[in-house]
Amino acid sequence: MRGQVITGAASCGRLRVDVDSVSLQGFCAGKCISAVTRRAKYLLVVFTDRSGLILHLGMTGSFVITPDDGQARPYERAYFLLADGRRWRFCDIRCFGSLQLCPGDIQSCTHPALADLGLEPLTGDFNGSSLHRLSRNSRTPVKTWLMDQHNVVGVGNIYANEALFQAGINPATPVRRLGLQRCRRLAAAVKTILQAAIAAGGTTISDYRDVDGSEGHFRTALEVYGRAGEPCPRCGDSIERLLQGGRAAFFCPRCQPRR
DNA sequence: ATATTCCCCTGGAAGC
DNA sequence: TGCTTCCAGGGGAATA
Repeated sequence: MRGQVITGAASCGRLRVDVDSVSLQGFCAGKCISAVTRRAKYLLVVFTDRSGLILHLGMTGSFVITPDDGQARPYERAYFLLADGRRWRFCDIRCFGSLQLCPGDIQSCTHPALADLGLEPLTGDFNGSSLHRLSRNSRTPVKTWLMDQHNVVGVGNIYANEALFQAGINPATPVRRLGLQRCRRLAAAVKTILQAAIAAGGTTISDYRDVDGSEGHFRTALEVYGRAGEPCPRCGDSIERLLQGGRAAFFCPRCQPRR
């Protein structure tokens, strides 16, 4: 998309956070894309004037780029027309995705959607000691804390479960009860899991596809997520499932004991 | 401030 | 077969 000029845009207004078509068209038309980058789970489309679009795919969002036939695809919630005749479609079955305009310098991350985000997990800033330092005052269950994007970004339900299993930590443990040793194990596990998942092209459960339409095959490497009642790959005990804040936690009670 | 609960929305799978 | 219930990669607002 780099170098493309946007010639038109529209939105049907159904995304969780959305922009009306008039504003979207007025903001985008004539602008040239200088880069497509990322902060946390947000995709950033950077224009040459340093403004940009802040996009989030939610649970079921996807981008599909095809020649423009003037027709909306199923579940197409917004689209952008490119000067080369292609149509960049923002499709999203569940409408949990978001679309926001950033008139100022998008890379400064001062936009409210980006201002309070936590550490990037694959940088050196995120490590055992920073995890330990940032979590001292919180009684929140460690899995909930890990998934809160104000602390660490990018760790969703699948990878939080897998990292906690790899680190041998029970998801219900109050995060401030983790000592430096366990924080180191957890930070290392988060990095390992994310890197392996990225290398595998992501985790396709049902909807997720790479930008070229291919599935990610990390699902076969999942050790606890979605495996309630199945034997733990390490010790053979039955994997349990519990709800934390409406999200399912999967863990092995023997390999991840409460302490 | 912090911790649960609920809600946004659609579709697929499982239960009856 | 058909209807109902539960569940899902996220995130934020409304309650305790």
